[in-house]
Amino acid sequence: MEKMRSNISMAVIRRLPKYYRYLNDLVEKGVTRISSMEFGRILGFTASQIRQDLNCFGGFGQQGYGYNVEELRDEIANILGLNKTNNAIIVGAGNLGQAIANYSGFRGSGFILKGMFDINPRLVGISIRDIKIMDIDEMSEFIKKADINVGIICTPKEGAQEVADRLTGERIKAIWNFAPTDLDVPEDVIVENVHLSESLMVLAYLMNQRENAEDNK
Amino acid sequence: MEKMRSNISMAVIRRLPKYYRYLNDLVEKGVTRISSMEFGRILGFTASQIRQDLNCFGGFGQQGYGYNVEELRDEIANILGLNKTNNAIIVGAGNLGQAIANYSGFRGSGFILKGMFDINPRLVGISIRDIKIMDIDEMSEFIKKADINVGIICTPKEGAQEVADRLTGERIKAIWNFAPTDLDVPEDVIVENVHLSESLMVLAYLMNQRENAEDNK
DNA sequence: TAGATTGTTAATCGATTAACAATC
DNA sequence: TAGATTGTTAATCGATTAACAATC
Repeated sequence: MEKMRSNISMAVIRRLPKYYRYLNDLVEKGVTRISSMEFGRILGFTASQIRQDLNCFGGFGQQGYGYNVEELRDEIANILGLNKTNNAIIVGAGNLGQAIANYSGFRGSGFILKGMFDINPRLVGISIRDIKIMDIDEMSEFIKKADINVGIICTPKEGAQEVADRLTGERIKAIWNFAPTDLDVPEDVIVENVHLSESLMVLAYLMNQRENAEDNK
Repeated sequence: MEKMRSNISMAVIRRLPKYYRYLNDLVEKGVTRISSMEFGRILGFTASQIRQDLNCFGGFGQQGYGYNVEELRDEIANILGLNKTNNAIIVGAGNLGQAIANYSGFRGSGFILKGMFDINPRLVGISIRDIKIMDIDEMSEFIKKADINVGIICTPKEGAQEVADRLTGERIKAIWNFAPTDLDVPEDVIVENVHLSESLMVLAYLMNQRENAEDNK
């Protein structure tokens, strides 16, 4: 990486995975070079935005040519840290936890699922994709033993903060939170929320708006 | 609703569910009134932002008093359209589809799951929470018969666009998309994406950044 | 070399924050 | 009435877009 500004805005960061996804598609299609203008057309972004975004991390293009698709893809993978591996556990092995355990997207992001935990004795002992569900009381020891640095919380909202406390107590670095609540964690712990209910409410809002707009026609 | 601007920014809209969630918590705790300053402290927003946001939809507060918690909660529920019901189907009844089918958050958002569809004959016939999984060829007829207006796509990315085409062909109003791809739909169809892989990559990025920052200490 | 397209600076636009008069 | 706090306008900040010199 040629240069590396430290304060990249989250707006830019949240666009990176989309760049990565589309670059992968282009590589698969055999496209070798692309201009910011053409890439913008595909993504629905302005060419300006793409050039600004990429230049937060370095000059990956070449004047008069554009960007080498495969090279840019690999650069972004590197920026996203997809080449680094992170060991993860899922806490809460209900329906959602099990679905996440089966989630094939782990592969491509460098995350490796090492264990699952639950308080429900009926789930403890079951295996999902060769990952055994353990009792939550074994969690602290397991985190140390298996060098876990990511916790994925798939519990109901009631248990989520306590789980987060236990995870951060074991010096876990990041939490991927599916519980419908905001977690209170030490400032050096990263939390990425997936709030399904909020996404669904936004959908409800947009549908409701659309309907109201039609009524006023 | 006293007034109703038509062009509310998505930034505001995506904060509404969070307001709603915290107001619900406050109602449960028995808090009857709250000032924008105190509410901001709880949410981590500025008081200014809260007042600006709420005033997009109307003057729900009272000078010298603040906001009535329960009243404001109900107003926001109304703005979000949570009182309206929407009939939904899930397309793709694998692990994620089944987890979503079991998702309890439907209740509170006015969405009612009416059916599930898959192409896998081994899944067709199975019931999840009293919802039978049907063959995808029965989908079009079912949408008409059961008055479905929301499709939830839980297929792999390969099948997603074709499913979207079929759904929009049946005049569905909105799609909640879990497939890791962007859908091409008519402009009057609402799409709300839940891109798990993008969320996970952002987490990877933040962990990677944190690590690099520590190395430079 | 001429044409194309980047990297980067400047201009614009939109969102957030601050300030304060209105008013409960 | 005096104090509190809103609703709303103005100021600031940040993100996006436009423009263009640099350069492949």
